[in-house]
Amino acid sequence: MLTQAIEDYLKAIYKLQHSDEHGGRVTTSVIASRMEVAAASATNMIKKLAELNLLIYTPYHGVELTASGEKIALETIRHHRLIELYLSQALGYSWDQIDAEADRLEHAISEEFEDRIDEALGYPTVGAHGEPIPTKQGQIDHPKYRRLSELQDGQSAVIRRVSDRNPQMLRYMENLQLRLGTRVEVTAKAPFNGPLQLKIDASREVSLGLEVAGSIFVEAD
Amino acid sequence: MLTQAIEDYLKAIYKLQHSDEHGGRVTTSVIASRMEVAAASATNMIKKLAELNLLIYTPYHGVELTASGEKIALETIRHHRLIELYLSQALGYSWDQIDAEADRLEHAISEEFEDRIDEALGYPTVGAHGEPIPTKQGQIDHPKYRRLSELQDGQSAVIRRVSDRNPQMLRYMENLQLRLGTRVEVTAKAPFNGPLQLKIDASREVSLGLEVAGSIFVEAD
DNA sequence: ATAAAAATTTAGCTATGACTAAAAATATGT
DNA sequence: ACATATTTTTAGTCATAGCTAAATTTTTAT
Repeated sequence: MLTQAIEDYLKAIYKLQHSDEHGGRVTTSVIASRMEVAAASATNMIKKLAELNLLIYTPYHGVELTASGEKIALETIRHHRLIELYLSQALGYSWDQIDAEADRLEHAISEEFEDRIDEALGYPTVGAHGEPIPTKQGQIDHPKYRRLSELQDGQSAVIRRVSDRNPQMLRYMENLQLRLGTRVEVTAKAPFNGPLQLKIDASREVSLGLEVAGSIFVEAD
Repeated sequence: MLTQAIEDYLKAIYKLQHSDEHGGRVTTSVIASRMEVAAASATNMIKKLAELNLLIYTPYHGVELTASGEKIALETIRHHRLIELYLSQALGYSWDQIDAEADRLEHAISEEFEDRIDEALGYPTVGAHGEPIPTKQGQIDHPKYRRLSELQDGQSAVIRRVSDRNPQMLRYMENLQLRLGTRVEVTAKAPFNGPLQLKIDASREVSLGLEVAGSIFVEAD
């Protein structure tokens, strides 16, 4: 059977493969760093996953998920995102709390549970932070949104996704009422990677650092 | 930290201590049988739990939970029963499905989750099968109900609790609409441990085997 | 009281998944 | 190109929690 650790690794590797940050090459150290384990531990697990035909392992050069590895990753991600959405919609959790809770629950729920919350949520296609939810059949599309930090002065856009990596940052965004669907307009950009001035919902103005702006993905007009 | 296995053993031992079936003496073999592990495995875990001061272990003679062992057991049981009730009330699960799901979820949820479903359920004191739900402070009372099988011919009573040990039996009870609060009357008792004749809700008549009747706890008039 | 049966513990093994330290391979800078 | 730095793998260890087989203790029956 699939252990929790296997699901966690496959999920992390899937996300790394589909992030633009590493040029598609998913190496041992990147995996180890994301999983917060020693590199040697990651090597061990990678060898086991290769043994199980869940990924292709080229020693010293990285890994690539096989079809069955990707299937499991997507099932795990689907669980995670459905649970996150349920926690926020049905139980009133805030943005910054749902990831940690879902990380534990995603391994504990049955297909029955998955189906029931899917139904209760009205068969959603987008998660609480705007991420696409894979279908039960493992289909997923990756809409390419721009980072708020890349917008030019004067551009207006709608928030479509936020990074869920940093709970503190999520709480900060929530405090600023930067939510999915919120309209934002860049009214000024400070030079030398300085903060940008943002008009939120055509009313409030805030100054936003580039790190936060880079964690917000928008659809520009 | 507390592993899932530790919580599971403590929960099982607590329940065994408070069941009338073993005369209060909770031995290795009883624990092993309940946990569905080999006796040697139970011995190992018992020694570890004793080491952690969660129970008092008299080799060859059995165990008794300490205050801290009981506290953990009751927290785990509280989680389990709140989750069971939530699954049946909020997500429409049937009686026979909730135990297995809760067995996994009870170890994965946070205090936050516990509090939120407790609130969503209106701070219930009784679980889905009629078991008392321990308070957050670890208080619990054990109302003594009689088994339906012990009722005399002609006696009437209300169902207050059912055993959750056997999912198939739970499904059978549910089919017969034997629910918490349902009024039943014993209209006949066959001799030689034969079945009893039952009038449900003052309308339908069914014949019920002693094994099932012994798994239903009632409050007689 | 004691022999046989049953229950329990001990000893030793397995798998999972982490770790550190050392060795090996790859990448980088001049 | 080659020495050095970095990355990765190997080797060996640990904790958890299960297992079987053998030894020991307790219980039961005569």
